[in-house]
Amino acid sequence: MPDKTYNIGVEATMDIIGGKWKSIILCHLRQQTLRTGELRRAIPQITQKMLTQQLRELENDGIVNRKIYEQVPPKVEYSLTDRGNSLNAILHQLCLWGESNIAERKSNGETINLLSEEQEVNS
Amino acid sequence: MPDKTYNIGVEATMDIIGGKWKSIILCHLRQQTLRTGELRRAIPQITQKMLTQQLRELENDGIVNRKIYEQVPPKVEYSLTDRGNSLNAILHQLCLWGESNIAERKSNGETINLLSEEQEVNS
DNA sequence: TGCTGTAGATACTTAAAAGTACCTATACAA
DNA sequence: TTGTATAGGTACTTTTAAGTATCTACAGCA
Repeated sequence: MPDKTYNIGVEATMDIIGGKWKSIILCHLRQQTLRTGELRRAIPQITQKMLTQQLRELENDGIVNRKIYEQVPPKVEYSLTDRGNSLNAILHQLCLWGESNIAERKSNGETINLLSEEQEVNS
Repeated sequence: MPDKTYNIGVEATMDIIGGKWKSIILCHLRQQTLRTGELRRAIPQITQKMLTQQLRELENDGIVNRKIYEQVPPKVEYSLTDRGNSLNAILHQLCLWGESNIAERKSNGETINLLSEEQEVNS
C-alpha cells in the first residue's frame, strides 16, 4: 500500500492503535518488558494468533521491539521503542479516562465493570 | 447488551472512540459546535449514513450533544459534552502525536501524507 | 515413550464494520 | 416547475477484522 494519505493526525494514530487488541497490548507493555506467554496470560481472551499478528504490526510501525533469544525452547521478549513510549504516555491517559468514565457511569446506575487483577469472577 | 465487563480502562475508552470515524469526528468538534453539513464537508470521505450513525453512538455514550432546531429545512447542531471535552483533550494529544509521527516517518523516507485544508492534491 | 511448554505459521470460517443505493419531507430560488 | 439544500431513515452488499482449528520443532520431565 504505497502513499497512504491522512487528513488529520488522529487518523494516523488510530491506524496504529486501532482494533480490538493493540491498545490493550500496549498498556500491558507500559513500564515492563514481557515475554509472549506473559502477555498472553495478561490478556486471557486473546488468542495466540491475534497476539502474534498484532505484535507484528506494532513492530512494523516502530512501536514495539521484538528481542529473540536464540535458544530452545524459544524465548521472545517484547518492549516499547522510544516512539512506543511517547505514544504510551497518551494511551495511559486514555486508560485512566476509561476507568473514571466507568466509575462515573456506574454511579449513574449503569452496569459496567472493570475487573482488577485481584477481584476475579468466580462463577 | 447488559453488563459489559472490561479488563482495563483503555478497553472501555476504545469502545467509545474506536472505529474509522469517531475520533475524527470528535477532533473536528474540538472548540466548536458544528452543524451536520459542516461536519460532512469537514470530513469529505464520510457518508451521510456513517456520520449520523457514529454521532448517534457518541450521543448515547454521553460524548456529544445534539441540539435540534425545530425549523424547516432542519437544523441540527453537534457539540461536545463535558465528558466529551475531557476525552477530547487526550484525543488532541493523539492528533499531535500522529502529526509528528508522520513527520518522523517521512524524514525516514516513507511516503505518508497529511493533507492540510490548504494544500489540496490537484492531480 | 509420551506429555508439556515454548513461539510461532497457515488455511479457513464467522462476525462486525463500513459502504451503496434509494427513500422521506419541506422551503426557497431560478 | 424543476432543482437544491436541509437532516435524516432503511435495506442490502461488500470489506475487513477477528476467531477456530490444526500444523511445526525441540527440550525437559516422569
